[in-house]
Amino acid sequence: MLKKERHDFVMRQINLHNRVLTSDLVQLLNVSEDTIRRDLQELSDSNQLIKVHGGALSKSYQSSFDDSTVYAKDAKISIAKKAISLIKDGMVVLTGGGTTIIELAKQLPENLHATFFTISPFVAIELAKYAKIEVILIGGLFSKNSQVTYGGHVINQLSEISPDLCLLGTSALHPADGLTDTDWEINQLKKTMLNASKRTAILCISEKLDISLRLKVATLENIHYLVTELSADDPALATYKVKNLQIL
Amino acid sequence: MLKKERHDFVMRQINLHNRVLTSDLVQLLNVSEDTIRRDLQELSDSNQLIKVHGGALSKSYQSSFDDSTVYAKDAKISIAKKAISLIKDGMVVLTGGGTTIIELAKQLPENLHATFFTISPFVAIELAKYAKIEVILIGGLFSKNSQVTYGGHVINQLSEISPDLCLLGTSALHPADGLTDTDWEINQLKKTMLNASKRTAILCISEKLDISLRLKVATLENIHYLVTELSADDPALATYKVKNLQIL
DNA sequence: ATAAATACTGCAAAAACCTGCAAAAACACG
DNA sequence: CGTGTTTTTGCAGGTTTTTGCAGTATTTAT
Repeated sequence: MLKKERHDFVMRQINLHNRVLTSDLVQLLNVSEDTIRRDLQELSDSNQLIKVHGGALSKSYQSSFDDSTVYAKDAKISIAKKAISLIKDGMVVLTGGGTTIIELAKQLPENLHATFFTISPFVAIELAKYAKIEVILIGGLFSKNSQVTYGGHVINQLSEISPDLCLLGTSALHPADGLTDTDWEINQLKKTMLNASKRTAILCISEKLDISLRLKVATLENIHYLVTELSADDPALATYKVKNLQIL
Repeated sequence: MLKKERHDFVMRQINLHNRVLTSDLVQLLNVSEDTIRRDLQELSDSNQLIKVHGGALSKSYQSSFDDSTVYAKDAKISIAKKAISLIKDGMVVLTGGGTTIIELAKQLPENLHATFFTISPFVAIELAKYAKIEVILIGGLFSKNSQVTYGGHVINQLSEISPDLCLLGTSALHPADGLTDTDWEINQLKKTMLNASKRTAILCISEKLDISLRLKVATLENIHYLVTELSADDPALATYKVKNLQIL
């Protein structure tokens, strides 16, 4: 096997599992330990992974636990303010989770009279602070990763409601591939939320634009509003100017 | 598992719970006590945590005493510890809301393997920090006062489960009148929770004893465990020594 | 005060690493 | 095609890191 092929194999393993053990690679690739070590050394030198005693780790793996402060808070507040203009008195709104939506919940006008369904306990807690908002927390299995409720029970309940507007945070948005995600369950959930709602707004910080992940949630055509912190005529948004999709 | 991964795991636990026990890490990571101790030593040397007898603490924990505002916190922690002894591996537990229950959720052993149903988003969020606990958040209308879900939808879902143990905080407890409350909806809710569960534990700070409110939830006979911060033979508890009611 | 839990120290085996070297393979070019 | 050069690979050996264990000291709890 060629060196380049080995390198690709290693990187695939890393992308898949976030890590790789030297001993495993020796077995899988059928070469000596020294060869693997040299491979990892080279990939580490070219900055593609992080070499550690016993194997290597994905570079992105590092940043898993430094989310103490909300990232890009200002941008998220600006997004929230724009999105709030979509919410009118008397509306029934369905929301997902995520920091952007929580920020939106904090910025709502005090006299808004509306009904909110949400799958995020954090959002529910924020919304409960408003006297005139009725909050319904959709129950089910609680996801440790996404911090929202999910699973069959949630899907069932979603099928029984018909909100005027659905507000969703974003993992990734792409002109051709639309809204995509990585987690199967969350993917199903978002699809159902979109289908249940009359209109849909995607809240998307600009750096999540032009990225495409593995699982498809919706095409641009299925989305009604795209809300970013950029102004509507920003060139970065040019490729998203599709019929029916209103950018604000 | 790679050392770096262990270190990350430890830091994640610390960020989540503000503390970590050596013995828990031994179980969770499946390595010897010495290894954990050396890991903690290294993380302490690199100034990432504070090592103490029995485990380690978050560095920020020291300064961030913002949750010290919880009233009678020590008593509630002591209640929580006693109540936790009722929870065994594999159990299905149903909990209400309130600061006592939240405190309990924070004090659970790291390696507990159990299923928790709860009507409190706060409790759900705390429970989600444990790797081996499955959390089901029961959904419905969200009460602005009690900060729990309630209403017909919650009652319906409660009728479909049959937990081994129900943990309830207390508004008031009285030797003759039993468990009482003021809010009609919450009253209905608690009744349903008690009926659904095989056994029931009431978590009650001593100053809520000998008080009676307007709406009756349950008699002492319908309760299996009474947990207070007092020792079981405290004279204040003498009037609660009823057949079937175990005091701890 | 005494028992249990936790920590520390030194040690030894195993695992992983590194360096230099030489055989083998791939390559370059007249 | 042949020959010199470079690259790749495995190996031998010595070094470092990691880990668990045993024995002893210290802390905590009752």
